[in-house]
Amino acid sequence: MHKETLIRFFQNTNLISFSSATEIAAQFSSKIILKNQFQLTAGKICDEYLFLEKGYLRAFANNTEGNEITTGFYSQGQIIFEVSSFFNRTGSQENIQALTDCEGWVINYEQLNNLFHTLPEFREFGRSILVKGYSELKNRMLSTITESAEVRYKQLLMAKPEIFQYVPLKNIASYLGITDTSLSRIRKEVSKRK
Amino acid sequence: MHKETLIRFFQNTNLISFSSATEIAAQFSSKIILKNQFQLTAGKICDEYLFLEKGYLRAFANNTEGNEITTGFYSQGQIIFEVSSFFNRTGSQENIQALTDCEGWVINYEQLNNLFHTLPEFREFGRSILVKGYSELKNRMLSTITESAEVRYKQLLMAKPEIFQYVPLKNIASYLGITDTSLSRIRKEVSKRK
DNA sequence: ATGAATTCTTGCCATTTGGCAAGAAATGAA
DNA sequence: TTCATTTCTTGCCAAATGGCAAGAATTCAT
Repeated sequence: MHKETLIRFFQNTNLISFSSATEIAAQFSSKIILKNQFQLTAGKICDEYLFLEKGYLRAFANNTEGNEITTGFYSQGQIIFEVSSFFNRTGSQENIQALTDCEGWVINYEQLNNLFHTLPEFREFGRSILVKGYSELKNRMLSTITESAEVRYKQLLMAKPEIFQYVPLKNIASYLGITDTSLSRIRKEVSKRK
Repeated sequence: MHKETLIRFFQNTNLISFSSATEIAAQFSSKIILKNQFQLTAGKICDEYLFLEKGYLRAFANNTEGNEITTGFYSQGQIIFEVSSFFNRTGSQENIQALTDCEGWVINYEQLNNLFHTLPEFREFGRSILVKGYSELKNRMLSTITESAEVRYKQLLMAKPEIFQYVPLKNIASYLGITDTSLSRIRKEVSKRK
């Protein structure tokens, strides 16, 4: 495996020059996550800042009743890590598990900080990742308190149709904040009408 | 007005030494926001990174029907700015308005970046602010898709009792993702039972 | 102090979502 | 292929939340 995709990813942000992108990518190691394997386990400190080149991941937390609440779906081209755990060096609230076989590139906390320290361009990149994650979460929050479950379902279907292939509907239901029973009914309604 | 509170705030993060805190605080300017005044207007670029020393603020967006959806409440001791607008230099999605007369300290985008550039300690601080905001939003998201409106209401009442003095219930309702009618009924239920 | 505007509550009823359980369908392991 | 497990759907009914409108209570400007 070679790092061209990773290098191109950094360049495409328009924050990082080609030479810096190469230098940064040199610090990353190849990472394979087989289907159903955990990339991160709740309670552990997240120490991998992952660029996903191929595959799909799901993040989930366990609520008090022991049910899994899906908090995110991730696909190729994304940076994936548990923000709070990674930067605060505290136990993760959630798990991240592979929905399919995955390939990507990782760097650890120390390496990341070293790069941040030496390369201002990469600091900008790091910030942009945080800002992007924050904005997306904020949009999701607004949608959740504003829109009906049916609307949120349709939006998810538009935005990330691929995940429906890899994940049972109950995971999508918990991500949407409803039960699998309700999701089943919503799907019936939606398909009936179109 | 003097900057002691601001300097102490930086020091208390345990990320910044006293001399750096003084140096950083020197870049901030005093800011007064009178009750009902806007600290930020939707569509404008947020160019003030605000430390609030006194008072209360509310952030809200307008949905498609033109209703105000409250997205946040802020009080003294917090850093307040619209993350995406500030860092991406794009128009803000939301408004930030004073619920009471406010006093604080502000710095603009350029000054902030200069400080980030020259003071690694302050970069750490900046990152910690983003990470904290992200974590809190994530917790709120989880609570929203997981808990009933009544539970969320009680949690808000515990966490930020003061805001109830300054804000009409319909704003709290939209923050919780319910109508003012429902909130009124929930309050009735809760008060009846205790 | 007064009148206007806003906020809050309540009744009536509709819609959305949930809980539980049973059976059908799909998936996975051997 | 076969059996066990998991997932998905559906019926029945309950609970949560919404929509609308009217009136009461409160707040605000003058």
